Amino acid sequence: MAIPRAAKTQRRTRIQEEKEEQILEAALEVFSQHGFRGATIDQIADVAGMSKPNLLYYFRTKDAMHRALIDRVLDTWLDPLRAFDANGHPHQEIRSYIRRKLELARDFPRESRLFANEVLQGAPHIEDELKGPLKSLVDEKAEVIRAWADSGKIAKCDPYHLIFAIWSTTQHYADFDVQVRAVLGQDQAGEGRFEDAARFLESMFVKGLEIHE
Amino acid sequence: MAIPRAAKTQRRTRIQEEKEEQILEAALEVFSQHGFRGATIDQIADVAGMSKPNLLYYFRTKDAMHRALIDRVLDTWLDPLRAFDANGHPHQEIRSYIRRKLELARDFPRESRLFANEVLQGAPHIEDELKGPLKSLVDEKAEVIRAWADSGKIAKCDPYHLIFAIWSTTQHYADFDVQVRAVLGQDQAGEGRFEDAARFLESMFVKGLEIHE
DNA sequence: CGATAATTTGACCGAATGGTAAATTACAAC
DNA sequence: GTTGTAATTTACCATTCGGTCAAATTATCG
Repeated sequence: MAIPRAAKTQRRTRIQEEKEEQILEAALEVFSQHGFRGATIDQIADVAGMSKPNLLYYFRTKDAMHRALIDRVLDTWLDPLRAFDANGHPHQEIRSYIRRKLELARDFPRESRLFANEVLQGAPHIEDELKGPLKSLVDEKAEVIRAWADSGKIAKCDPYHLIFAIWSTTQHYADFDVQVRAVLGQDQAGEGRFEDAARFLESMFVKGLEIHE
Repeated sequence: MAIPRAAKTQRRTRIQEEKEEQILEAALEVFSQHGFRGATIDQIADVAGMSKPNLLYYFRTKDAMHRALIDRVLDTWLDPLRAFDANGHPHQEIRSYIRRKLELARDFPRESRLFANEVLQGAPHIEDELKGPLKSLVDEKAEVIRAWADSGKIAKCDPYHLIFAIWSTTQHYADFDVQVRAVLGQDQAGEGRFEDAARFLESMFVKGLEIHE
């Protein structure tokens, strides 16, 4: 994939490697800020520091760029959930999962917003991924959580909604960053909010899942 | 505001009332789906069932439409937080707040997505509202929560992050509806997910805020 | 009714949009 | 260095975009 205009050669040069990297970086910047329809090729070309036709030499359409970007990012994005270990200590696994998701939100906010934009606008380009790989993975991990609940290791709860809650609370700090900053005020402007959030969320979820007689 | 092209008359006719209503309804539909930049006037005119120049007779620019829409919706959107009662029973107030926010997400998903799109894309049109009225309201209610915590009525916690957590978890069901549906599968397609979510969230937050010896 | 103001429309404009064609330049292998 | 291919640019095209204008149509009111 990402085959240049003349679709004859296999990826050879380091120059292709570099340019495609540049382009996807720029595309991430622009798509994550404006969504698919709001983003323009000219803008991406501008950010990437190359002419529009040159960019279109590497990705033939806006759609192709977006798809390549989604494909590349989706895997990384699901890593924390994959790392969720059925053999680990339940509360510790939940805690780690929250922390990892929060780290993603802090370190890769654009990736988070890329997905948020896409899903928010009806996920026209990734419906299959949602109903396929994503659902499968969630189903699998939900089963783990359910087993923990059934065996009395954590409180009984709906595992799907638990996962949704962890997703939403952590991604909030990437997707709604502007709002979070506005509400906290500039005195709280530093990155401390991520530590505060981690403390709050970990304790809230762990307490929420504790079993008291 | 919303003065027609010939800015001479005060709002007189019911026809203005009706048309502006039609337009804002259509604008909500389109803006909430594509964000500001992704939305087009033609599309809105189409959904509203009138010609583009006719629409522009009532709102002179795309910006004016968007602003009018935001203004109208923002108040409603903050109602649940305003209803948060300092004199109420803490756990019951939290519970009610969650429920009301969840009802908004269920009954007004487009309004939720309108804001989500706007904030996600950097809130270029509502920065003032965020830093002004929104921050003030949150500051006020955060103080209430802090007082509850200090007087031992609920567990000690960061009130701001608690509010963020309630916002994000509830709005998730509107903003990420497609994803939620995809993950839950069509067997869970009915509106039951809102009841499940309510049960889960209320119990999670209430337990998370309980004080055990 | 008639007049006056409000509403609606079709034609249109300049700029931006996604994308193309062809020609030119850089580059790697021999 | 020659040659073939990869990379880049200039000029361009059709469509869509936000928005205007003047004319036509319709409502309102005395």
